[in-house]
Amino acid sequence: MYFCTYIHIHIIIKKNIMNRSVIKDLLKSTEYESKVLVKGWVRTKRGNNTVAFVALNDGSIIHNLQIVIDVPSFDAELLRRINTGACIGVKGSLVESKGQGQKVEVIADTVELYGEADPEVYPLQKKGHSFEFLREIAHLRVRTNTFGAVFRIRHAMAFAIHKYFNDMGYFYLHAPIITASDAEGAGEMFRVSTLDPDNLPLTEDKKVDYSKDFFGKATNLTVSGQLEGELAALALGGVYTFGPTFRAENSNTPRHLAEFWMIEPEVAFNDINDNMNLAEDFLKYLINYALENCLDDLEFLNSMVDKELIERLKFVVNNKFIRMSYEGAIEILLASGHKFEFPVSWGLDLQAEHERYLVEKHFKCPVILTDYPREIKAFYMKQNDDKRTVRAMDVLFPRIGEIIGGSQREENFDKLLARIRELGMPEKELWWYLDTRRYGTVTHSGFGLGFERLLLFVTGMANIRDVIPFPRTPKNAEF
RNA sequence: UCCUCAGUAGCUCAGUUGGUUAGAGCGGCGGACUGUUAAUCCGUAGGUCGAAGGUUCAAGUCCUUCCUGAGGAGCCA
Repeated sequence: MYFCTYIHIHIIIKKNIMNRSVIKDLLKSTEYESKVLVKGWVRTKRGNNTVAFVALNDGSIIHNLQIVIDVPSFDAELLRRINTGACIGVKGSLVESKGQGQKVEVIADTVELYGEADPEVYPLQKKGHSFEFLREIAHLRVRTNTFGAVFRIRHAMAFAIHKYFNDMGYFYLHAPIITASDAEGAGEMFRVSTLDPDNLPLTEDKKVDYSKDFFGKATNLTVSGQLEGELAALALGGVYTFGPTFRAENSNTPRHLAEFWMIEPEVAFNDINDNMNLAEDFLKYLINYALENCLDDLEFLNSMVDKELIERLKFVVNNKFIRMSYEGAIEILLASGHKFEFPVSWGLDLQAEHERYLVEKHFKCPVILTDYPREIKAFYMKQNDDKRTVRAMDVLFPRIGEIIGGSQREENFDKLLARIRELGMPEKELWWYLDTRRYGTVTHSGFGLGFERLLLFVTGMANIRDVIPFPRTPKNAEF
């Protein structure tokens, strides 16, 4: 009874929200001669004194709807003001198109101009623009085909991430964004403070007195939700975080952002092999979801941005990832005879050129490397019996490099504490983390997936600043 | 942060060993055209050459510093 009422209300509300026909639906419709109302933004207008054609886009799909206007029966001044970028509403008849290039079109009865776009100053032209230029007008670039496609895909991937984990019975955990711990020691952090920078309270030895700050201690924006994810995994079983992450590194590359989104599953009872299985299944699910749900956008990107995109996505979905140890990778690199700029030897971290060689030249396939030397990996990783490696795993993708970094976690209290002391970390500040190993500890594993790096791969875009609506990078926080 | 390259019209770019009044395509504007597909054709306006110094009779062009952007490296997701 209650359920029926809800459905009824929901339908009424949806009707009110959708006080127009959506172009995505109209392009599939065969209800010819029916009257429709469409609203959207003009991409191009062309024609002559008799007939004009408006390509209308409402964001629901990459394709435009052709509006046919019988010029003599419309106000010339109104038509003059309908230019690229203008927002209009059109009432008319949906008909089979007389011209080539589209199945259906709308013969306009009336056209209402909601908002003009002065062609003298509107920055988007009918011609293509460079991505660098569009970055400078990020508030308008969503109106282009490419960025419309990218952000529809971004939405679909975010949705698919929640769907995957929800269907798996995992719980979405909101890790804090403000944190007092610098747990991973992963690079520079953004300070969060309400202290007046021009009048800082000082302690007796002339240092900033953070006890006077909002939280009574120094705080920062999070660089990872992993440690909190571990706490929850050891109660809820399987959890994942999906939220913004902040790194104040002065990184100027097409693969780094100061503010990015990260997905971090953390799963109790999973060892490193379960972890690899999860990572591979997860990535394949997401890519397959894009192929099944975003094909129009992918086809556009395939034709305009990256000719091998769809082929590459299908390849990843259909092939097993190569799994091997760090040691095995070193042996392959040493035996390759390839001349690398940086040295290869056991104990040194792999450089970008080494990872690229393995993925793009040697295996030509995604690769998962495990069991890295403990000295080059984080303190929380499960220590192997050989005393010199840890159960880390990096998933390496073509074009992207490291798309996932993760590990089985050290669940043994004594070993974890020894490692924390060995690295000179502030063990007192990690009391809560160590408590999970004091009480009811168990094998568990997890990893971090950079959302924008996933999007780089799925969209074929080359620069990470072009897969997030408003990128934050050194010297740039515009919009 | 380091290395390399770039910054000239609204956009994308050309501009010779320094030498008259800085060019093109696209876009805009005006016109032509009875169904166009980033329409086509004719015409037209539009520039503090990233900023500040310097060298020179003369600088878009050479030198210095700075700013911005891109690519590579490092850090990592």
